[in-house]
Amino acid sequence: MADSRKERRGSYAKGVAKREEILERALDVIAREGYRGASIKELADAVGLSQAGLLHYFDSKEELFTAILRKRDEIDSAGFGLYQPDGSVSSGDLRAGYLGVIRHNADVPGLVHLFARLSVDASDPDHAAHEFFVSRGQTLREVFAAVITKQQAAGEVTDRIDPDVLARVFQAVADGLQVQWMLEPDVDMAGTIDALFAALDPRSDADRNGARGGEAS
Amino acid sequence: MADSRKERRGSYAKGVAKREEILERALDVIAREGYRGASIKELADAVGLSQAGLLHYFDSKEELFTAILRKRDEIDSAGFGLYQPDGSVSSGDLRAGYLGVIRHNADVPGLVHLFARLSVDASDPDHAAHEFFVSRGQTLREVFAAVITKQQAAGEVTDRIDPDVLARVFQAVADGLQVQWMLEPDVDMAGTIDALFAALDPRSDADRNGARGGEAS
DNA sequence: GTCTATATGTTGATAGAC
DNA sequence: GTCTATCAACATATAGAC
Repeated sequence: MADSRKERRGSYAKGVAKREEILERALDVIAREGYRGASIKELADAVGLSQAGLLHYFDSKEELFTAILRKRDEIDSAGFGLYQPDGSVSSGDLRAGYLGVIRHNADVPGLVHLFARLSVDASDPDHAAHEFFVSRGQTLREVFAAVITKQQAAGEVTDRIDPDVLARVFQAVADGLQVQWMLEPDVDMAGTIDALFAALDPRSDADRNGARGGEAS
Repeated sequence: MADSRKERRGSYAKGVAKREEILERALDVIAREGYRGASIKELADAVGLSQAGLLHYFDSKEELFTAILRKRDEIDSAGFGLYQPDGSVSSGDLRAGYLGVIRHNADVPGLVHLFARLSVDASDPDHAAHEFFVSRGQTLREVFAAVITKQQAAGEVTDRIDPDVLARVFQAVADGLQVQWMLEPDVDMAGTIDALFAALDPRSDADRNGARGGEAS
């Protein structure tokens, strides 16, 4: 959470503001133009800075790309109402919000690619993004598990599985579907997840409706 | 499936044999000692060849690592009875076999890492492993969907979801759990998947038993 | 068939001018 | 604060000796 800032005094505020501006611009560029290789130079060109100019704001390449993903989460959280540690997400909003994020992902292939790539690299405990991914996953699952627990009590989700485990499953499905989607863009990520939600809903035993997702290939 | 062979005559068989030997050795080394960066040189050292010597058997780095994963699948298929295109997998064997593979993965972290990394890189249609991953996924899902269809008819799996979609879900869960596991080795991949199997089993409504998986953090 | 040597390229990061 | 110039480190791939 705590950003690593180098400047101590003077143009402190300006530096932070510019940093944020860079992140937003980078986010936009990566989302639209995609992400391949992700060298600092490539990104620097895209945001209109030299490579050294860009590295003035970030200590290293890893830190830079981690900051970009952090920023992405920040924006998505605000837009879809997820990830809050206080668990202030209502049951109905979770499913809708989660599906909203997934659906949105299909519009930002470059970010999906960056996320997937970095999450693999970050398995190294020394990687700058390691902590980010670990704690991001924990928070995400906590929010999910809390809502699932409530939904199970209300009979909206099968209680045949532990909430923590199911939360982990949903995280895994989302991540795994992204890989499938990157390989075959016809894959319907949101539809597939929605179908899983439906399959785990004990109601709708008689009337079956949303049981179908996409079936590319 | 068709290997790209360079040599036409002469020591043809010998070359292929050596190639296989290299792959097996590489598989073993990566599985045990892990995989970081995965340069050709690193692998060459591990298998007791110079970098150039290793590249004598493979056209490029991408092709080499693709061949390694192909070999891994080959061995796993034989050992656990999966991936056969003819769908000769019995219902009971699928769940057991799949869990067997997942459980085995926890013993070969380097291979899991290589697989995850390459599957992301292979999203580029020009990547040498692109075709491999696409067709691997298709075959895997076909086998799964066929078995699920039978199980649904037998009332062993909920019919509240389309078999093709559920097959995709299982693939996604497995891939996604691998990422979680690489980040946090305490994650119980097999246990989580088994819990999902159980949650989707309409039987065991009264007696609930295997509904719990691992809950690391 | 395997090696050494090398061509060629790219990367992340730093030094220093402005 | 941003640039140009430069660095060392490493990668893949190839040429050619043995």
